[in-house]
Amino acid sequence: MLTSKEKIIIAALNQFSRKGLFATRIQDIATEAGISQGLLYRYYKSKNEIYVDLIEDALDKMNEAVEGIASLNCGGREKLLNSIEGMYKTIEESDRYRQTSSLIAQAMGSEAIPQEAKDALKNKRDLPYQMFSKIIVQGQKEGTIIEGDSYDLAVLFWSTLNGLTIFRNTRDEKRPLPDKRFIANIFLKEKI
Amino acid sequence: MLTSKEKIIIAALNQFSRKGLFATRIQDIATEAGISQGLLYRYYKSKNEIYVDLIEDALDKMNEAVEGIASLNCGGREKLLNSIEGMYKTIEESDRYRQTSSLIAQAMGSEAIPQEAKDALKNKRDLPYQMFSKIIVQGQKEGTIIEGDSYDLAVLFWSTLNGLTIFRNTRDEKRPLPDKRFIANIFLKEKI
DNA sequence: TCATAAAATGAATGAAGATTCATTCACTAA
DNA sequence: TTAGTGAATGAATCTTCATTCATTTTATGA
Repeated sequence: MLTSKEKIIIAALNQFSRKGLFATRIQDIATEAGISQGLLYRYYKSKNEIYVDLIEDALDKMNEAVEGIASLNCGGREKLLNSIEGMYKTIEESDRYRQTSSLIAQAMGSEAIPQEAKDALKNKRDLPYQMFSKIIVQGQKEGTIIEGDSYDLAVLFWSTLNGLTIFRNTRDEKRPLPDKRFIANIFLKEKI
Repeated sequence: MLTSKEKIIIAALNQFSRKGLFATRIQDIATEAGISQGLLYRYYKSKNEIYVDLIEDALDKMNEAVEGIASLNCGGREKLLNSIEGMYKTIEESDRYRQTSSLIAQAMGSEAIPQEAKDALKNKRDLPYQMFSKIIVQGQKEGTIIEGDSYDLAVLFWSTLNGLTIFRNTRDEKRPLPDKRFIANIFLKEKI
């Protein structure tokens, strides 16, 4: 049995991910959570506070996932392939990631979100680029990944995955994503 | 000298692109346009109506741009290279495109926008995929573009550009985008 | 110049929705 | 059984807008 606070978090993540901070009503969250409006205020000072909590959490989850991949004890090439594999599975199968990534995408595109949410974004959004940049440098040293500015390549890598995530998130018909090898071959010296 | 209606459109596009439909106040638009709140209602029935107009317009503009490229009288390879070239210039230099693409991205990510805006999105968002799919088929026939499902490749192409657009739009420091050749080489048989 | 219409203003209205709080409910332990 | 405590409710309050409209200003043309 979920606690009231857990119910609130689950419902709020779903509502915010679908409608954003400003179109989501406290009543929407309460109704989905199956509790009264008033109870929500025992656990959170305001709607904004729930939102900021969720944003911070979403960014942390995303960064943990990326760090998990990068800290594998293997070659840069394998880390890259593993990242693509893992991200594809996540994008295609995880409803939680759909919510998380929609939440972050919406937040990044709005200047009206609370300052705390902006701060969290500013502090945490760049970690994936840094991690993938390191992986690419490793692969370049090992001769398995193409030459080029590693941060540029990381930007291309993560932006491509984000672009595909958004494509996937915004369609009802769940067409499979393009073959992963297309993405791998952007970066690998020896194509697969 | 701009007409009042033009001032409203310019101000609304800017406000909506930065804050979205629900966090933008009529007063914000009026103030930026340098007119009174009341005047706005001489030209539009409601805030939603302005928004829907802008969304339809943004989608049309984007589709016209894509069609312009695809109807060039040249090979598929050249069309593809030309598209990348054109999109890069647009992404990096056009403030109008920043607004337009932010507006569309926000709209795509929200279930709370007006039904008319949803309809416009549903009807118009797929044209780029179709156009690029055709270009890819042409290039495949000509032997200049790699094999593979053309729609899949179009999804990858347009998603990648969208991902880079969002990256660019959400940073203040305007780092140049990754070398265009990385993107071209995803699709070209003979690499550049 | 003056009459008329169009453009523009901004205060008033009303609705929606966030937050508060007095009250009730459910459980625990003495 | 009952006093005490935290959980939960939902009606009432208070604020923030979108929208309206009576009034004023500006432009037009006879």
